[in-house]
Amino acid sequence: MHEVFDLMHSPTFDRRVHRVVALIPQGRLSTYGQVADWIGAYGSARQVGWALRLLQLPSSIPWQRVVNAQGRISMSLSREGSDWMQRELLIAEGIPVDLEGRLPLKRFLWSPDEGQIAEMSQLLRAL
DNA sequence: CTAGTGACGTGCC
DNA sequence: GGGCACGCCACTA
Repeated sequence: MHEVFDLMHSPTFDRRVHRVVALIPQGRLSTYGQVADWIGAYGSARQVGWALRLLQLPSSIPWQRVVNAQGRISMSLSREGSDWMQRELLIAEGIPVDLEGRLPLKRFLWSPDEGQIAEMSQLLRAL
């Protein structure tokens, strides 16, 4: 649909990302692509990563619960340590992460139920 | 305008 | 599973 294009260029894109990420339960995980889907921006996984990068750390938003679809924390020097911080935060939540950033995604992957889907659209409409 | 660069995802080998 | 090519899209030089 063409509306997706509008959302990707929306100045509220970042806030939308932050709002829905805030709904991911403690001890559970989601992926960049999944978050993009939630805000109606299918195909914009990269921009979700960009939006999370804008957060000032530490943040009350559980950014650490978003990992890539390969079941790994995206490790990169450009993150200047936030990748390792993410690893520590997830381990603290009870999710095992090895030194390569690999984690059991399928076991902890979270998907919103009907009510939470509704909550998301409600919350996005307010933007 | 073009080219390079990512906190990405999927498909193929 | 690992590695790679491609498609993706905003941002920056």
